[in-house]
Amino acid sequence: MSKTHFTKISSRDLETRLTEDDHNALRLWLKLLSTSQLIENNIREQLRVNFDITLPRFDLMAQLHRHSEGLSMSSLAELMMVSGGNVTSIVKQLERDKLVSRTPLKNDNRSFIVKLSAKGKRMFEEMAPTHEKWIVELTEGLDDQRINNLIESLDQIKTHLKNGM
Amino acid sequence: MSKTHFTKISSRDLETRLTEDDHNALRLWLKLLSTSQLIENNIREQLRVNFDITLPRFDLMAQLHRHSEGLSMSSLAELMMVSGGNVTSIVKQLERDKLVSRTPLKNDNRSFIVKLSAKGKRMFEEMAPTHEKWIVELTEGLDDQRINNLIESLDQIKTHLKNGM
DNA sequence: GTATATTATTTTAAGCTTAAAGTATATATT
DNA sequence: AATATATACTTTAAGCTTAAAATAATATAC
Repeated sequence: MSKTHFTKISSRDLETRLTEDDHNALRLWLKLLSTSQLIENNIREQLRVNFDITLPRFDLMAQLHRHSEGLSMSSLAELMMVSGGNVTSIVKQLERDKLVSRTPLKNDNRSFIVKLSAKGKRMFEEMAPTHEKWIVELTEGLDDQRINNLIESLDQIKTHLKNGM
Repeated sequence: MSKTHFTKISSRDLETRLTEDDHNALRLWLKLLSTSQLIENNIREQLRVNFDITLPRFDLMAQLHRHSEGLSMSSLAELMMVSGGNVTSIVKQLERDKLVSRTPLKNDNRSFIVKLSAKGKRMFEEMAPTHEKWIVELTEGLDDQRINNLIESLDQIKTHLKNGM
């Protein structure tokens, strides 16, 4: 077997591998996107049918519940990974419905602290257990190790994306 | 050691396990959602900056490219996992820009076949390799086995969601 | 064959979302 | 202190998205 032959084979293998990886990366992305869209649509409908609330409003309330000390508009935007203007409009509606409060910051007159109101907290805590039950049902049939593996892999992607790229 | 003692321990373990699983399911969902949002935002911006096109329009064109025989409005909605009305409005814009064509179906006057125009095909094929490169870069640092494992786990979730739930 | 139900799509109204421009306040520079 | 720069937020215009109602054509039941 000639050196050239080896090189040729090796080169062809490399090419094959490359397209396979490309294909896998695309497949992974499409699967990732479709899975989360499927879940999102599912949860959105459940929230609408059972609690007559939209997903974005629920998500914003969830962030505030997780951070009981309150959050600024910009922190909310960052945590929810949406634009600032988007947060403005959702908070506006929740405020109208007396579910959140907006308190001007002492040291900085540009900033607000948004918090769940008593009513908002009560309402969220009424929805949360049911919401969590829906989420738990999603992963029925996946064993613990697989779930942790999934979380770890997703984390690697996120880390890779945030540094570099 | 009494039987009661065993029962108590076992019960406590079960409880612990249950809340851990719940917690893991929630963690998984939040990670899944944030990862795909991160990628989506990334791709959206790249498409805007490099090709001056929106993500929904690109996605619709991608579906049509993958199905060169053309697709009905309802198939498009199903594949893209969005509402019918949404497809109507995006196709309307792409049609205005002469990127897709809408042909009434012979046997059924309610239905259309949407196809990429020559211009649309040309434009999509100009963008596709770059788009694919972005996607491949996302998974840099994940080995092949991990990627396949990820795809498999996501598939399990999707299957579980589509049957049952 | 007429009435009824189903299917494919569009329209509407409301709400979500973004990028970019605008406003106001705070911080840094000189 | 005056000026410039940065930060926090809001507004705007355009586009995306949904659920529900409307329209129109086809299929089914009788």
